[in-house]
Amino acid sequence: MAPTAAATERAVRRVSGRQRRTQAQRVAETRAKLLDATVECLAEVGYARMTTAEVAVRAGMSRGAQLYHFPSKAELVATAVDHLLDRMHAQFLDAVAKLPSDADRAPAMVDILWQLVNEPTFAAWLELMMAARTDAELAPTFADVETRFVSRMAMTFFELFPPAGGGTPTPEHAAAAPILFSTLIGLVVQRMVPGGPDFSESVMPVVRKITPYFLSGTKEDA
Amino acid sequence: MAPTAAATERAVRRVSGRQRRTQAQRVAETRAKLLDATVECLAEVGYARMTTAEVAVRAGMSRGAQLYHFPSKAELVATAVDHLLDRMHAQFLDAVAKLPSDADRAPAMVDILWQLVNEPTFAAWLELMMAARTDAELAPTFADVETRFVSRMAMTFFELFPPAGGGTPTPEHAAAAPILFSTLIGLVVQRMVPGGPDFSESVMPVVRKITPYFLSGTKEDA
DNA sequence: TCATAAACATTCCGTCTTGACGGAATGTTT
DNA sequence: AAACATTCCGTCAAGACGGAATGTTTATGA
Repeated sequence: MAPTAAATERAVRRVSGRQRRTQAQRVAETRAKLLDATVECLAEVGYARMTTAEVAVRAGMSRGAQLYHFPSKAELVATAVDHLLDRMHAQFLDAVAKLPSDADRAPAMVDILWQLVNEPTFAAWLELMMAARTDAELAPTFADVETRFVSRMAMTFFELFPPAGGGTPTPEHAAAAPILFSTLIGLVVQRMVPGGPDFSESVMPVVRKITPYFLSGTKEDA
Repeated sequence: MAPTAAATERAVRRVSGRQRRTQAQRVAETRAKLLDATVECLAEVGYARMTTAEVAVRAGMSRGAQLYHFPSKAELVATAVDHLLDRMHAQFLDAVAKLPSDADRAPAMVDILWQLVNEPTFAAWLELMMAARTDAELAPTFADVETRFVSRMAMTFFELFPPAGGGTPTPEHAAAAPILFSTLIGLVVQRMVPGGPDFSESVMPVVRKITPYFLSGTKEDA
């Protein structure tokens, strides 16, 4: 009876038009589903309450499949960090590609970054960051990925907003990107808790206004 | 034998010069020890790994005493939020009291805040913030305390750096404190993970330099 | 087509955490 | 000093989580 059931199953599959997937495809899909579910879980319930079982359920997979690809929670989370980098960088590049090339691109860049840090993906990023802070095993992985991410961002910034004079950037210009980043991150961190204070309405216009003076390379004060 | 032992105990106490503590004192000391241990635990091992047992050990108390004062982990954590506010505000006021009254106080204020967010206390604060983000029970408590904290800070700022003209602060001046806060918080968040990138060396001088123009109330750009 | 390995599923156990309980010790009031 | 209230302590059970062992299905190559 068992082999008959299996044959039936196969026939049903064939009739339903489901394609035969290659091994690499199966693996890639499964891992992607698990990693997406991990990110979703981190963003929604936070790192503390994130359980591997919950991730498996959200991914629509069995716990066994999960444990096959990621033998431990540590490996799952470590891989999720890389996955997060890819997602955030892709979002960033997509948005940058639509930047207006002529006029003041600086305020537009501010809005791009502001939107980026307001995505749930960034909440998951913060969850992992706080986890890595006290997790000796996760810290090196996270630090490495973070370093790669910011260097990519810095490169994009340098191409889009080169220093004015030529080869000698002012300290203000060099610090522009990190300052902008820090401000937006700090702003979104402060309004992270629902019901808490929110300064973005009053702060963001000012940030949009003063950022061009940093990025244009001219000294706006002395 | 039991009463004898008790009497001996009392005698030892008297000889050892230990003062008789009133009930209120006992309670206050015990609760303070537990809350301090909670903050210490949050800062060191993070919220995810913080256990009530660990807190009790660090406080030098038994689990029973802990559960007497804080029947659940939720209550312990909720009370710790209040405790954190008191500690941070006290640290802030202490530092502000030593501010130079004559010269440029703005850079000094920047350093005070920078030192404040680099304390372990602030790490505990961030841990609770991330926890409150996804904890429906903790969120209102945290949001309330956070609102109180920032309003106190804003008041202090307004007294120390009143708007120039008189009663009409510019948008830049109104946003100065939140922007400064956000930047420092974002900066410290980014370098939270050991081994990660650290922009503070290049960013902080610039922040120190430009902050006075915000706080002085003069418009530094057209 | 069949053998083999990769991919996936099911079940179970050891460990850890929470918080509930009874009882002991201490402080306070009469 | 005696009765009462408060504070503190050790033990225990229930539940959740991670991950190991084992069984089943799917793909690939000869």
